[in-house]
Amino acid sequence: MEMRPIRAAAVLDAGHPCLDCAVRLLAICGILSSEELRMFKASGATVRRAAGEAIFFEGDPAAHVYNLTSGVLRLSKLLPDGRRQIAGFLFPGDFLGITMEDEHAFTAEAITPSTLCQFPRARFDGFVDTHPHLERRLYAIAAHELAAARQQVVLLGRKTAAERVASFLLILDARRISSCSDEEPDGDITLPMSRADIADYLGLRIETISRELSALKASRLIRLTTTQTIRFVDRERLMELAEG
Amino acid sequence: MEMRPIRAAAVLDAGHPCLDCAVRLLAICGILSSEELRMFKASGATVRRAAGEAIFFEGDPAAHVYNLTSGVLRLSKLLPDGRRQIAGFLFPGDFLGITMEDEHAFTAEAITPSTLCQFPRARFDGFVDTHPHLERRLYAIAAHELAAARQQVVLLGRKTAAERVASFLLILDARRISSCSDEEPDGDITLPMSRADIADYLGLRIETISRELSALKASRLIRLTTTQTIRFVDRERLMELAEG
DNA sequence: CGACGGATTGAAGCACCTCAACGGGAGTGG
DNA sequence: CCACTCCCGTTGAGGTGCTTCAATCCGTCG
Repeated sequence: MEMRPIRAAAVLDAGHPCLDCAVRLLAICGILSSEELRMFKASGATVRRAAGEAIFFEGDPAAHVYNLTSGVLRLSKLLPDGRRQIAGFLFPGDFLGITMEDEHAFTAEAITPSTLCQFPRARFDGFVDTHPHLERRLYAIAAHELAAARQQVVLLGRKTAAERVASFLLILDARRISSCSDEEPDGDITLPMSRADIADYLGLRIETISRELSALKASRLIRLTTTQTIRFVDRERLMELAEG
Repeated sequence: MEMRPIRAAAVLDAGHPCLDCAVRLLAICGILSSEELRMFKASGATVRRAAGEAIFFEGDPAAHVYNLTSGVLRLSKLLPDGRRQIAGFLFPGDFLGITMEDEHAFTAEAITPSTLCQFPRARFDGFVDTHPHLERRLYAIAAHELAAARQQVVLLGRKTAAERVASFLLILDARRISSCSDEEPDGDITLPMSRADIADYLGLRIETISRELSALKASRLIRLTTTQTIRFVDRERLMELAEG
């Protein structure tokens, strides 16, 4: 969440699909020269998932790493009795598969139809070994995700329902800007996920999300264009609310 | 939290204080040869803090990185109205200072009298640049902390008070084993932090911590030797409770 | 011994949850 | 093209888990 894009200068070249990749400069590949990119791509594959389909489940062996090129994913975990917590959403350009364990701790599922670049973990690690600047980039990504996870810890541990929803909208808005979506001309933000997903991300129930959104609307902080589209009316007050 | 120690073979040598460091094999230095260690140490300093003193505050420029050699720290954040959330506890061997930002996002304070190795960030980064295996180690540390933070997200988002307290005791116990404390002969675990710290870590109130500990004691899952010392009576059931 | 701060226990309150009914947009079939 | 249905979202009423407020206990230190 909220990870700022890390842009990197890269020598552009023609004749290779990765060079035209819309998210290349955001993604981990952005740091590679076109020569390196060619070698990198050689070990990768493209996978597609329809909305609702999983990329992997918690407990699955962590055999691959991925880079999301289009679509939105959720990272979730189930408790034995069915309670679900979403640890984060992934947007185009995001890297998927940071772990030191043999098994994935979270399930990754597509919220919208999605496309990913898939790399076998072993081969990816080997490539990283021979390209130290990739290692550094990976560290930077992990550090950003850690900061985002800790921010979510503060949200879940100490914020009220209203504060959580306000924070969520602002986080989503920050991601929208960095995720280079060329739609939404004048400041409308799209919620690609359902109320259930938002609830499981914020540690609340669906009904509470609905009520808090209605309350924000009633106090003229936001407007609900459609159920999935929101416009900020008073961003200042929204930020005040979000910080407690 | 809960980060497993990453042990690394290292050539031991005499005549350098770092080589005798009790936490060396746990810490980031464990990966260095004695030759590298000498260069590394040259840029570091030793700092001590009494219980309650801060190493840095949120918002301070992130000028240094640290390695904790003795004591226990807490990482916390305050909301404007005084609500506090603790994002994690640090034990001997832990690395402190993972961030890509210019400012610290959390306050670091000593819970017990503590000793740290301090390195200027710029010089540390330079040293890492010339030692790729250190970069890899840093990535591993960040990945472990990310896993721990996400586990805390699940705890805060979806677990009940009883489940949170049970989880906390098990996490603390896992850390005790890895943090090479030679005390506690027969399975007693020490709580170095106050009830207030536990509460702010688990997103609960002091009174709730107290009540849940009493309840665990009443159901014969634990025994409270002293306020700060706990013994597991039925670890199996405690683990079942912790997972929901 | 007396005082102080942290911990425990009790009683009442509130934020969010649970249960339930209703509404509306999208897809389907007549 | 409309009626039907299904699913998701919204709204309302009542319940509950944790909090809040308050009193007491207890270990430590002067």
